Amino acid sequence: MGGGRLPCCDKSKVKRGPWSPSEDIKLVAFIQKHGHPNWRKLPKQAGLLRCGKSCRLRWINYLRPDLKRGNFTPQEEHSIIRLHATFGNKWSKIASHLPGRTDNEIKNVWNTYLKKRSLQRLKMANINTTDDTPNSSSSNISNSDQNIHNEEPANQEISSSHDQQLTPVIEYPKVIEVAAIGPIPVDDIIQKPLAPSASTLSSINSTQEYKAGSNCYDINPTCYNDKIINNIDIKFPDNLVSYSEDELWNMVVESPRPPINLDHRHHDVNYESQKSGLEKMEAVEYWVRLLEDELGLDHEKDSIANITTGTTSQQINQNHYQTMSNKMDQEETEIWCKISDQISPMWPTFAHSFDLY
DNA sequence: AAAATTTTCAACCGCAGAGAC
DNA sequence: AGTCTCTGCGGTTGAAAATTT
Repeated sequence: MGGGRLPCCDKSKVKRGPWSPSEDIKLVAFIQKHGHPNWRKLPKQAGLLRCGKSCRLRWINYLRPDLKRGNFTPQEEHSIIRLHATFGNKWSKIASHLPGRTDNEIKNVWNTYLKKRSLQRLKMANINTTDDTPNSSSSNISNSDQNIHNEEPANQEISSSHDQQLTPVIEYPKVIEVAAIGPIPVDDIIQKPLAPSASTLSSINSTQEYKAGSNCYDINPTCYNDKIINNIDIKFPDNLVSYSEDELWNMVVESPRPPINLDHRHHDVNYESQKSGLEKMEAVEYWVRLLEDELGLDHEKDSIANITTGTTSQQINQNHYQTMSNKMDQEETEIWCKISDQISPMWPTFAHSFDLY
């Protein structure tokens, strides 16, 4: 092909940089309704001034409903270190073993601090074994890699079963209620030890999963924190493209329902808030808070909460949120201490990575 | 308190492979 | 078989946030 590679889009005519909430909503709404049979055509069809690649990336790395959010757990970090030793920089391969995590996210975590930690650990292991093995450091690394490789399937099972045994069972609501935009029926929530890979789920095939005639996109099944959540249906108005930024934002703000992407902590706090019988008004604020977190709009917390509820109960809710958050941190730490105690003897090379928490 | 430095991570870029024609 | 288009992947960038000086 002469003349070099054709650009994927006219860069002078597309918007670049961070995505706005309204762009996110437009993209999610479009994909729910039509799927994404063709990324290149999608921006125009969805009314977005974005490159198709940019849309795809935004969906896969941020907007997919099956994404886990928040910090990586010690177990996940453990897995990344082991998987990286096995696969190298095959981020999508590694991501396929970590449900709800994206290759980009894993790559970032690795490059920011797991790489350093892994190297430190290998160094320590090298120092500790110098007396036993007169080999060079490279041979030590190879040995540990070999161990990791051999242990791979066994460890996978061990960690999964421990996870099942030690993670508190959370009763998720059958239907995630609330919403101005529409209901979110959660038809089925099934525990599954090894969920489908994130990368697999990222490639939603529209012909398979777009429910013809149902006017909504069926993400099925959606894996979430070792749970499978089927049939999350969110209905947006048909003429979404014609809505202004403010209208779209108000549409969401006025809706007292959980955001599209819920991490396990959000689920748990939401559940707790129901259990403790928080008043609906507080629930509204709670939902707004979650959505703000989701869209990174912390700075608007006060104004939006007040607009939405017209009250000052935000402080109460803030305290509740903080309490629940602390509770979850504490519970999570306890769980991982238990797991650490049981797993450490099996992974001598990396056993002490839990110490860093 | 301000400036400098480091860290984080969302987004971009270009290449390679698969599949359609 | 060759060409072209599209998607997915891994490396890289750079703005924002966090930390240090």
